[in-house]
Amino acid sequence: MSKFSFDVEKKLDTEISGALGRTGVISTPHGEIETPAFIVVGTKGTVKALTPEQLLETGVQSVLANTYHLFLQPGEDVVQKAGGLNTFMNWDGPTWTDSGGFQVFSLGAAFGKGISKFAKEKENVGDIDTRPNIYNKELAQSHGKLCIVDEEGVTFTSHIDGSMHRFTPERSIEIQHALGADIIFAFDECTSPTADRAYQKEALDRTHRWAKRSILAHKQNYKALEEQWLFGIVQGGLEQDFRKESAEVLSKMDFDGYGIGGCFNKEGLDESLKIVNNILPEEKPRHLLGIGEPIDLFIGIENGIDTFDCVTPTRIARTGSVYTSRGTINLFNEKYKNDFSSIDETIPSYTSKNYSRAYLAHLFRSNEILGATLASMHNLYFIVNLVKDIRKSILEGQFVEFKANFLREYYS
RNA sequence: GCGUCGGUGGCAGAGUGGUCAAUUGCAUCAGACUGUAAAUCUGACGGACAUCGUCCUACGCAGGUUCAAAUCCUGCCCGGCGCA
Repeated sequence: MSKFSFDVEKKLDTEISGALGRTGVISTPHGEIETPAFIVVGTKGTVKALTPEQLLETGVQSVLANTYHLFLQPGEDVVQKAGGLNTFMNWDGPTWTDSGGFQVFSLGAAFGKGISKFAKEKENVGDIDTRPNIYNKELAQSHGKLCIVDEEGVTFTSHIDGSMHRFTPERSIEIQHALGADIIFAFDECTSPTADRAYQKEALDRTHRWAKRSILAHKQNYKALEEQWLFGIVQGGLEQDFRKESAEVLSKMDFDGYGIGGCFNKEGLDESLKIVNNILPEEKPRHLLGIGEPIDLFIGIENGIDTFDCVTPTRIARTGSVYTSRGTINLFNEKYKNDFSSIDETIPSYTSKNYSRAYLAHLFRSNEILGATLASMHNLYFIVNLVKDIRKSILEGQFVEFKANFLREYYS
């Protein structure tokens, strides 16, 4: 009897654009995740600035950590000796680990270039600098990259101490087995939105070969096979036909669920997800990697996404921005110095219920770490509960109205 | 009173004849952030017009030397230290 399951509860009405949205429940050895759900990012085995108790207060169900970062610090052996990620970080709920594939992008093509997963206008398409597959260290370093991609895997130069480390699909899976998260990901290459079509294709085919190797590596560990679910990652970048191809290829592989990774055009997000999710098996969960603005959550959910993770709520919190039902506000702005109102009366987060904007503004200005904590608690509450509210609206048949009302207010 | 060192933009502190509206840090005012190189990064920061830019007013105060002064000289004011 498997310790895992995914059950779809209710689907969106077919009249609705996309019509792929659904609610469901993912069961794991560490508990259930009611979907759609927002999974909080805790890269190094900690959601920055928050204790697990504070996390629970926000309503978060599950945490996603990172294989590459935990491999570098403290090392997967330490986490394993501690009894696995859950015990080590004192988090009882379901956990995930990303494979390190995103670091191929963030430490490679994107390194020092201010490139994000979303394509911006005027970016150089096909610039050699944006191609991570530079096959020797000197050239890679001269281009300011910390990783080199080849057919077998990726060689990283540690951003911490410059030491060299080799990641292959097999190694990533091995580390993820040691870390022991409930849901783990195949090792992929997250490509840059600036990469040209030829490179996207080359990387896509390689990622598919790595997907196959990831499955093989997973199946060779009988214990892990029992205790951990392995998700494949759909790539294809900005090319819709590649997205389609990727979904088709990976659907035929024996994954427990799917992540959708890589870069997008903001305007094309709905279309990309629709193409992919129309192909991915309906009975398996779909995770959208690294995306989580409020508008993206609606788009993702109505196009068939079950779970999301994103650093935005916690990252912008640490730099002084908080979500409100009318958009984000920057607490550093002068006007909040004497604003003793709550962050948002309509959002009953711990922070919003107990502290004023002026207090948060003071904490940030005086560089007190409590500011980061309170703002993170608020932002996670906001995003996590937005997804919960969307879930509820689907269950109640009110999705369209809920979306319209929320977005009208949010952008007013 | 004598001697000595020093007074630079909100603060600290560079500069010691032209490349200085003046390095840098902090503060301030904004902006960015989407599988976390991130308690980070970017921009503005004398004034007025304002596209590169142009014109004013500026390095304690007042004079002077010089083609040219935050930088040199004289006097004054203020502060630290030492001696009376």
